Amino acid sequence: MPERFYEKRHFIEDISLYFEQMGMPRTAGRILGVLLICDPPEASMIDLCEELQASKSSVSTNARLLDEMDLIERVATPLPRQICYRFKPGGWVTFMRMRLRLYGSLHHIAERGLDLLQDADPPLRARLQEAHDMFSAIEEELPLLLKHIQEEHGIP
Amino acid sequence: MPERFYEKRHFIEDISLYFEQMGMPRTAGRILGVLLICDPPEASMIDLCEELQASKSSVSTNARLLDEMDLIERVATPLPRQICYRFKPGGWVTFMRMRLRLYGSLHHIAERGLDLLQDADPPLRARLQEAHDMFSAIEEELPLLLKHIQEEHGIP
DNA sequence: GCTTTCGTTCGGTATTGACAGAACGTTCCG
DNA sequence: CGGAACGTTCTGTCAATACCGAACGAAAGC
Repeated sequence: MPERFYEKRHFIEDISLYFEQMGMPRTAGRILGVLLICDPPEASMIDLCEELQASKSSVSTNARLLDEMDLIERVATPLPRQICYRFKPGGWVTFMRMRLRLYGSLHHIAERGLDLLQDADPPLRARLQEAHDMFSAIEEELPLLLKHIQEEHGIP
Repeated sequence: MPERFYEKRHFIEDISLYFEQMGMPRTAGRILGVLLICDPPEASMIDLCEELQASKSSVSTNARLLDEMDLIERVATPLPRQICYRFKPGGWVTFMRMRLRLYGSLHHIAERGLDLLQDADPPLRARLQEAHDMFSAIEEELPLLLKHIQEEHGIP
């Protein structure tokens, strides 16, 4: 049993809970948790199954989910017939971009709401105008912020 | 039946779906949707029950949730024994601040992960260093952005 | 070429949580 | 005071979904 075993499990569980808050399955969060602290940085599906005490099917499904989200990626492995995953460099930027698109959609919804209230008094429209201004500002500024961070740290 | 009936229902459903993505109950999102486009801008619980065809209990519970999140607020009403809600000015800023706290928590989790890898090589730490840098930057910059937007639009 | 070992997909199961109905407490009116 | 209207809370029910086991398909070694 590796040292710091319990601490690592706590970390994995923290990541899992966080991504559960973000609407993802627990197991997906746990896989990501492992791939964030494992040494070496890549892990096979069998490794993940053992580490998480989860079934093949669950690991397979959730790993594919993370792969499609571009948070992890498959890497070459000398082992035959085995698939290895690792955390994908730049994954956090990708993650934030995804969240960003969600906020952007609220921007559009607000616009549609303003259309519905186009004949109404400005005070009535203020509720949605506030949303529109806020989320278009975020939609505009946050990509710049992300790009800035990205360049500052040499993330691909 | 009021004009633009279907359009309003679509708007309400869009808001509902959006906040479902954010991890909130459907009914809470629908209440918020109504309070974003209703005229007058306040609605009693009975109004909401009728508009949404939902039970008193559901409306009561979810309105309280939105109230605790500071997205809506109770307002005075001439009607006896009735409670009126309206969208709370500045609610969107509050909303974004809440989301921000969530990202902040990831920043702290990343720090704990780095502690676990303190003896590891820098390449191994890069995964978490990227998260740490990204989310502390966001945690630092986004409040400024929010404050900027807030002042620019005179939101309380 | 047969067996073995992985990964994927499908169907069933258990758990979670959102909603409605019922009972309760409160406030206002007759 | 008694009754009615409104909001809250509690409990049961239903639906959604995350997980597992099993069957299937593919690829490598004997």
